[in-house]
Amino acid sequence: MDKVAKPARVEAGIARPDAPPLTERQEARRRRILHASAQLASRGGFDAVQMREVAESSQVALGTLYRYFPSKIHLLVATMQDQLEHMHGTLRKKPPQGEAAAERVAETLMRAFRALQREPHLADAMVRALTFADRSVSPEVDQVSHQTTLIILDAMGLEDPTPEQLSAVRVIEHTWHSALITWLSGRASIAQVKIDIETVCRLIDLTEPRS
Amino acid sequence: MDKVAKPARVEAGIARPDAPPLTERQEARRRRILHASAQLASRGGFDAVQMREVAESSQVALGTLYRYFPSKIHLLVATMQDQLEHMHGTLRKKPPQGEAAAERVAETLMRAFRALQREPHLADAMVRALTFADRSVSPEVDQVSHQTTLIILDAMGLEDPTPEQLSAVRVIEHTWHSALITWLSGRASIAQVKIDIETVCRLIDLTEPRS
DNA sequence: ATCAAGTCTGAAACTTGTTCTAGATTACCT
DNA sequence: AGGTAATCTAGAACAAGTTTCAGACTTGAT
Repeated sequence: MDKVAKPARVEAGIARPDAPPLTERQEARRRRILHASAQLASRGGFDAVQMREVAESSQVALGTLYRYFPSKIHLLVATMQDQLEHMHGTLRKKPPQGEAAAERVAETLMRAFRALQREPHLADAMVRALTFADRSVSPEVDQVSHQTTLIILDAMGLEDPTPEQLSAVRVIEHTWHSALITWLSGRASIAQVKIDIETVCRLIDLTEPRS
Repeated sequence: MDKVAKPARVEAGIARPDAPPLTERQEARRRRILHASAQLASRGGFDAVQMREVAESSQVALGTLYRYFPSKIHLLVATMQDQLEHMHGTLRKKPPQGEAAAERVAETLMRAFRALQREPHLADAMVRALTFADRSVSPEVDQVSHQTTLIILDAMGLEDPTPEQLSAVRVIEHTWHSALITWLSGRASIAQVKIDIETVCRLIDLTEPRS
């Protein structure tokens, strides 16, 4: 009789390997919360993600919401982790075509950028949370950063990068985040972001002396 | 009798060339507010800059504070403008020594970085405000960005940069801001920031084919 | 089946950014 | 000097993030 014998603990996603395991219902709650968060964010961006509303939309008491995500920032960063995993999966399916590594990275980031453009409010909420996060959110932000690194390394097609290459990747990430912010706050055009990404990707060439 | 004949209008600093001119007392209020803001920020960072406290410290009613700076973010961005002007002046006095432009820019930014390290809480408040700013603060944020550009161009020693060089400068600024954030939130060491800055500055070499 | 520990709920309270209001004060014009 | 519009003040009120708490429900173990 395998009905509900033991309340079937479910492993959380790759992103939270350490946390105490959650029951099915808890996992379901967590999903509902993240879904509500993304939904509200898609509508009106950072400001539209109001904790009371998230709680209501996901059928959870406010106190419970705070037990799962200790602050609005934590919630939005977790939402970003969620979306990033999804995007990494999508990107993997159609690897970029360029010849040079720099081209492929730029192409990948522009593809990600276009995906964000489709939900600019959601992008706003996630990126603002990410850069506003203080030390208490560092582990989660690091996860996001790590995931981004993986995406870029994937695009470069590298097995084990040199320290120099990792530095270049770090700088690319810096540029990526900051360029997103300038776009989201209306201080840079899409074309400008494209130029910035292409410019920074030239750093990759410097790490491959081509000889 | 030149006591208070006409309430002597004073031109606002370089940073606000358009705004309606302020009287002496208004200029003094503005100064007191910015001073209080910087002071509180130096103590406890972003969170310690509480609007009621700023108002009290600067002997101004809350409503007046909001008339001068329409939000906490506006206030902190203005504080940053203020500090940046100061820093630009300081940096100008001792121009960097490096041979190559890339070296000089890296040296300048590291000098600025060391200045920020002396008041990490203040840096935290200003940088967090800068990246959290939404569209309503765009003009002010652009001012800050422009001022930063000037500092970098100064270090490069350029009169009229090429579009390529401007792109490199943009990317350097992106990296600068983002690297600051990772440092402020404890996710990167000072050494790491140094590496990132030096890495991105190599982009400058790409714009000077040295021939 | 039952108990102890942990979790969830609903509601109120607290904090800090922001807005609003009525009455004083100040600045500018003639 | 006098009048009027703009500005400033004190304080209340509002909004949204966060905390707290008593009581109901689940979970895991016996």
